[in-house]
Amino acid sequence: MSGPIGFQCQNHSVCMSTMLAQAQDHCTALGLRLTPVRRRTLEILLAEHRALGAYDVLKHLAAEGLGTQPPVAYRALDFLVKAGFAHKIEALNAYTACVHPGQDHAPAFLICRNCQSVAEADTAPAKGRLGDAARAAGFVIERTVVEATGLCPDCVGEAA
Amino acid sequence: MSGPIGFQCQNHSVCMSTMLAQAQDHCTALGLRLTPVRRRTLEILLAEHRALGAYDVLKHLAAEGLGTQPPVAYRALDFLVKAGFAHKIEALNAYTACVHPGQDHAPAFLICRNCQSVAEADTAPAKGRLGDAARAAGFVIERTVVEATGLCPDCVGEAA
DNA sequence: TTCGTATTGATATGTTATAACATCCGGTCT
DNA sequence: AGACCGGATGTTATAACATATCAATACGAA
Ligand SMILES: [Zn+2]
Ligand SMILES: [Zn+2]
Ligand SMILES: [Zn+2]
Ligand SMILES: [Zn+2]
Repeated sequence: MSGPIGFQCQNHSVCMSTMLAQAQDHCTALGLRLTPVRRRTLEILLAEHRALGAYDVLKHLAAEGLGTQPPVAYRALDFLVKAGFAHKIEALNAYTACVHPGQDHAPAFLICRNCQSVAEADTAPAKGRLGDAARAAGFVIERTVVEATGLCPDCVGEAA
Repeated sequence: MSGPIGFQCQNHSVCMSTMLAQAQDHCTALGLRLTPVRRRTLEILLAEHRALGAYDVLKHLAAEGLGTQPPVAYRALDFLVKAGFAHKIEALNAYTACVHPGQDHAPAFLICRNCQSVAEADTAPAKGRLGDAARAAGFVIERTVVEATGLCPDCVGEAA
């Protein structure tokens, strides 16, 4: 599979449990601790192919008695991002589950402005013209943010 | 010139006044109003090849008696962004002057994490692999955010 | 001049994110 | 067991970023 993952997800419960299992395995392998709050936070993100704000996540956690204060959500999200199980969508100040957890990669996102769905594509931005420009300038790229906003297949259809 | 603009700026006062003049011309041509607050805000951004937060801008404006409340800065910044004279850097929640004002383009940014300098490169992200992925998925791109974080030429040298 | 619209002034509020410090809990060493 | 240490949580407070709303004013067009 090489296209963006997300829009074409059909059986989402499989999708979710696969990702969760991969995260669990990765934690076990590296000695990281997927604590209840962290695990639940990941589940909350995985439940939708959308980006959720930290305070949205916090509402879910609070409803389940897992914490009521902002640091609870931010700590869990930071852990997931550092561990490679989630990404921050800068254009939305929101977070979304990664679709190939644990692997070190340079994600790119397709964000629907109508239904808020988010798909993760795997590109190598530093290898294209941006990389050329950076090399020409002597700039060393460490991280890239690539986010495209527009209309997803469903919403393009609707508009017509 | 095709590389990223910003790191190689030598005579900055020329750089500044050129940009300002272009903005002024563009406003005149389109009937837009480059009011004192807007003009000063652009000058503040142009003064550095960095991104400034809205509240940083506001501090400058306040010191000059041009307004003390957040909406003053946000209105001016929104005007400059819409007019194509400035860009928002999503990864920093901050704003930077555009280096080719008025032209409709898809900018990409190189952001130094050490000295906070920002360079604007001109790429066509929707034409690369991201565009391919989007087309394959039926996603219609309307806007792209491309931001690379790393070390600028000066700071790479320093580190060594 | 009158009208309509863009801009500014002013107040309040909403949203996102982190600092700081106390406490708990699980493993290790003695 | 007891002391210790580091990571994880609990808790309070605040910093940083952004917008809603409505009144007042300036400005160009008719
Ligand atoms: Zn990912
Ligand atoms: Zn959609
Ligand atoms: Zn630009
Ligand atoms: Zn630098």
